[in-house]
Amino acid sequence: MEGKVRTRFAPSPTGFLHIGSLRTALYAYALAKKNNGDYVLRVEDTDQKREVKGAVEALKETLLKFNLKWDEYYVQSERLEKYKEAAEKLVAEGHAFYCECKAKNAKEEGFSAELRDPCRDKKLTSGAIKLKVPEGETLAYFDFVHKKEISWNSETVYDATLLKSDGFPTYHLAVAVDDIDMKISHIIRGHDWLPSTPIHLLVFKYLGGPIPAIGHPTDILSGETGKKLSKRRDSVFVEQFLKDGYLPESLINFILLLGWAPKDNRELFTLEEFVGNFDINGFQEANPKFSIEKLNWFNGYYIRKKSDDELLVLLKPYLPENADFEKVKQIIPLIKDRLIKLSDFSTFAEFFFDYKKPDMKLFGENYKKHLETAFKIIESTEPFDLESLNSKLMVVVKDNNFKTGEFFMDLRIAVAGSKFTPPINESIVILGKEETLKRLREFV
RNA sequence: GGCCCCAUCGUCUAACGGUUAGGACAGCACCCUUUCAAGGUGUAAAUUUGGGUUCGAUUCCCAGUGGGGUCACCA
Repeated sequence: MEGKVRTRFAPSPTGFLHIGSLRTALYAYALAKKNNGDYVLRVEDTDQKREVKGAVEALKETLLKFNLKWDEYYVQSERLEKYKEAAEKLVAEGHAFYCECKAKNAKEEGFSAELRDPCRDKKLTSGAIKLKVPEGETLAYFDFVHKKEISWNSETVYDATLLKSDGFPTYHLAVAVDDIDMKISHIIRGHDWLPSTPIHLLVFKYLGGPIPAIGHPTDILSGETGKKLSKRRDSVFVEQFLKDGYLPESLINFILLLGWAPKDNRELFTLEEFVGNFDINGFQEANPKFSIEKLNWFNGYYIRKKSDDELLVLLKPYLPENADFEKVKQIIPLIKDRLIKLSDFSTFAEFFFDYKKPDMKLFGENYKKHLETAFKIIESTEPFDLESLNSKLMVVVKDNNFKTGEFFMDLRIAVAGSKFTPPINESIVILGKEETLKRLREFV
């Protein structure tokens, strides 16, 4: 009874990849790969009006950044004949009918679908094709996310459109035709699809195809509003997170845990480890809230795990224009532990490239003495390396009875312009004697 | 409103009907430390309510309450 596991990710090319879609793709990928099966990418471009040019390429590109490589690839608009054929077959067999009513749209004021379409018994021979929902049937399936049977009385299911008058199928038809044709074994799709499942159950049945196992992972809720993530209010686009300096491995690790957990409650996963540990029984049934805190932690964690050389490459888009790579290379070890996002580079390292004179109020009361002393020492330090700078500065702090913390804080503020910086002596060595003295001269 | 789904710390979650209800993030405290981090140690923090079933319910059943989704010739 168990054939090959084949899953699919079926986005519609209406824009950039949504973070929730990434999660769905991840689950579909893991389910297939865990079972040595196939993962199919299917572009559902059956609504010409909503299609965005370039979206398909962008989607593929984003998916590949996460290493979610598909084994097969299909585009629905290239398969129109199949849908038409299927719809006509349903009409011929009495499971669907033509309808010539004016196309309706939910956005029209006060509109709500009629359960039983007035055209269903008119025996028309052209127009759109709609599903003839039977009376008195129980439509049920076992949901592998919820781990239980979910059912509807057919009286509550409306005569959904299957083939639009423009000859394109609706999702309801295309999904069944394709899943049968492509031998999909498991459907994993967003929870928002659950209410239309009875329609699909009927279409699958009438088409004579095997009904795949079906699972609806939870919706991801906004941490702010508690509602489903929305493009308007929340940041939802994967590319935006990437641009903001989140690493693909953090995004994946964070998102896979929103709605799924292993028995041992392990939390750190690479894509390969996730695939290896994937268990179809690990889905969570309650809607999780998206909270950026944990994502931030994952991102800091994965940044710290990068080698300095890897970070140099990753940081490129976030460096100042005049940045010299040799200098950045030296800076990286100093700020690595401090980065939450790659884009934080500037907040910690900007002073290396661009000096802003600090607010005088930041200094302690003895700053003048501190800075004069520091100036002399730095000027006379030779060779200008960390070791000699450390020891000479400490000697002078002792000799003058300065408070160590206060001395270095004033030095820090003068040189870096802030109270919060990477280790200051290390920074001074990278900055160089000349530049450091130039900055100190402002205060002595 | 109809239909459907759901309910453990603030958040993500673990717990064959028997645990001092565990972990992680965030919080707090301490340690480390010339700042901020990172790291270490510790701490506070949860089973929605009411009924059953059971020797025993976070766990099973029913109801309430609460939250979410969906009701297009969009996907």
